Amino acid sequence: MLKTPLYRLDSTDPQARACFSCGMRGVALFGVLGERELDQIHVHIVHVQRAAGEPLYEAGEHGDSVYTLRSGIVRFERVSERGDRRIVRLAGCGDLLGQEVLLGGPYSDDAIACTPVALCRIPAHVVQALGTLHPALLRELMQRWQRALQDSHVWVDELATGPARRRVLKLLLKLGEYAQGSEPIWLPKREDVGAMLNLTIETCSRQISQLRREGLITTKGNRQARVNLPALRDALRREDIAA
Amino acid sequence: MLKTPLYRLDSTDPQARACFSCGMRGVALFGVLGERELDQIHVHIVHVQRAAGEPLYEAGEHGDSVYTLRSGIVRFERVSERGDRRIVRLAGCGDLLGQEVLLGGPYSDDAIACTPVALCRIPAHVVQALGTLHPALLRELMQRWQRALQDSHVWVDELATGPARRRVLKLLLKLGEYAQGSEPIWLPKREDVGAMLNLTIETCSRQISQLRREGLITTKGNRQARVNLPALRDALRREDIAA
DNA sequence: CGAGCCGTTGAGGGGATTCAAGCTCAGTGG
DNA sequence: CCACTGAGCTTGAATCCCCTCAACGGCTCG
Repeated sequence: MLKTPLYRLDSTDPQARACFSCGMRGVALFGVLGERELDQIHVHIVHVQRAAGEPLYEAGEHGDSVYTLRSGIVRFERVSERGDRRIVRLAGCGDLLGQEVLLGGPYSDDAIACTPVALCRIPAHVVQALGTLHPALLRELMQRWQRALQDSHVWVDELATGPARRRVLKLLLKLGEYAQGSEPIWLPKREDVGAMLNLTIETCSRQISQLRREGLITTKGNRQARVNLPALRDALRREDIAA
Repeated sequence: MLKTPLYRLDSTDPQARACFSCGMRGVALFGVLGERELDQIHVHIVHVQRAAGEPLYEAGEHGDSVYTLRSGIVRFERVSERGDRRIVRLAGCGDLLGQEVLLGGPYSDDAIACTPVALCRIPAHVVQALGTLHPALLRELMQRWQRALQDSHVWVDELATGPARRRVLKLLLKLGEYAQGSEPIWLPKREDVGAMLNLTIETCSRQISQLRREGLITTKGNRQARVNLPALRDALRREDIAA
């Protein structure tokens, strides 16, 4: 991954300075571009924030912007034909949201903030224009599509199948990846855990309570948990050999 | 979708003529290109066939080619961490197989012929070279990635969740899409139905037998079935309102 | 013909759902 | 200060659906 700064240090434009202070420069979509192109971008970029639970956009909505996630967690939801809500993926730091609108269509999922989030909103036409000039950007976009496809498979093959206990263990481990350092991890409400793992809220509650009794996790309120990662991995391994 | 012929009619090259007779010209990857570029491609393309059950490539294998599926059905498999086989998607006529190798990585799934299949094998470097010259091709590629992502969601949200009866009904309807005209549809063996729907062989067998008793389908041997599509859709609707 | 693969069917058990009842906790207003 | 309220979480009991284990039948092929 390139370490090129997203925006020039000597700029006097306020948004440019804000962008420069952004920690995402290396990992974000525009990490592949040079300085010259970047100078022309920042004027189009708007910094956006959302509180936990607030929507970013909705499925079917005509989209004219993509988003780079700077901090927090965003979930992608969709409603199945049967009418039940499913969370199909999570986005974390550095992820690109809503890239499907670059092809001219609408957003394909609801995007909702799970925690307080900070994002950069980038007009689609900016990305499209840059893409025709810089094939490297298109390649980066394709990489991100491929990654989304991989994530999607992992999400359903590893999280939404198998015994309930295993699903919850895998989810907790995955949520650990989204947390920075040794901070307590974000714990979704049971209804959302159910929507991720395809379980009822009662089953989720039972499993989480069980893990708490076993001392593998300790909860701080309803939205935070401290996890014993090695123990969780151990428990997961025992699950898999038992089956 | 453009109707430009993939290859020129007046060519004397045998492969070019074979390619010209290809029914995929309009829907295939290169449908977006003009005639001039196409003249330079066909020399690199090899026509490939596989019998039912034969692998096309395997996950992890270093890939140097993508494939356009001309006829038949191909399945993508992967082995989960628990060691069980899952069929994550089907490819039909006109689909592009293995496009992930265009990014330099290995194939991400096993690709196996479900029926006798005919394909065009295209070296990755050809697509990559053309991509730098013709942004339209890159856009087409991104479209296909997005479509794969959509399909992937549908596959798991609609096929691998819910009651067993519903899953089988949805699968039969989907298999109907891959069949041409009113021909009998291809019926996978029970083990593969199980790998698609995340059910056991026995459960699949019971459900299919039940549908047969209800007269919604009639089987011809073990690999073919004739389906009553309206009745199936009706049965599916009844499932959904009951729940 | 026997071996092996595949599909079917039955009986029994287990794990998730369903239904239902409390519980905790924050917010509100008397 | 405290009762009231509602949302979210927990727990229990009964049910149901799918899995597991097992036996058997049809078919192909050596």
